[in-house]
Amino acid sequence: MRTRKTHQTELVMQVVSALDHPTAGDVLGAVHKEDPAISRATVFRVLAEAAESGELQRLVLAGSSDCFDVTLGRHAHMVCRCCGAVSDVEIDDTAALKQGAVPVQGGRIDACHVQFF
Amino acid sequence: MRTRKTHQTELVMQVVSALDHPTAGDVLGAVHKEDPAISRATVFRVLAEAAESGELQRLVLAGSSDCFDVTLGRHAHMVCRCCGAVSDVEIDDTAALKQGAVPVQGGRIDACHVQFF
DNA sequence: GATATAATTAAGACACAGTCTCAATAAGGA
DNA sequence: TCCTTATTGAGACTGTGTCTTAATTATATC
Repeated sequence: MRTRKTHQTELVMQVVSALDHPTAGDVLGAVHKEDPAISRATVFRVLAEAAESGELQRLVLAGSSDCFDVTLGRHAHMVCRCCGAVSDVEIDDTAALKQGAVPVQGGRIDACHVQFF
Repeated sequence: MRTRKTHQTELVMQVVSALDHPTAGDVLGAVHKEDPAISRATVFRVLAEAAESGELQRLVLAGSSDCFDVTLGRHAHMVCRCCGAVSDVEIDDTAALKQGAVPVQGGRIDACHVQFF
């Protein structure tokens, strides 16, 4: 957990909330517009730690780089086929889907990720 | 489309069908056991072209590198939380899920990918 | 306000997956 | 066998993410 408040961390968090589902690269770009001296490693580290502590949600998507988002209620995401933009999708409970899923080679299902295009 | 039959392509395709959901790296490893002279670029290229032409299916998964598989009927995949192994899961039709999905920022949903862990 | 200390940073090396270029090789038709 | 050109091998290159290390700096304490 982060114990000191720094210029760098404040700026990264501010930029993430201002953007919509930014990737680490997007955040880096926006941060550099404000302060080009902030390093790539710092941006990635702050994002990773914020995701770790639950301040942010890291979205691990198929075919896209990880995006970050302020944590919200349960929802899925859709990825634009043209530009790769990520946006929110409200979905029904996936319990039924999970229920009807049969692992062919065995194993226990523990989570279900749904992603739209 | 591939017009000439080569040692390299034959070996790559043979290895893919022998393995279960191999990544490109897995295929490269297995190919190198047979013939270490085959280059990385060739393995990646052959896999990409086979996926392109429909001979193989490329599985683009969240949080894993792409896997390759002989094309089968409709099914989803599960990724082991411990070792990352990918295996098949039979699922019910996802039409209902797609039906109930509401894009919050607009847009039209065209495909739905489901992945289990 | 000055000082000490330990958390945080900048810079860049590293890792990995995947793509691309281009000269050299070799498949297969003539 | 010879020619043409598809295919290959080698390695450069890109993008995303992590790790290391010395230098900096936020904050508690004096």
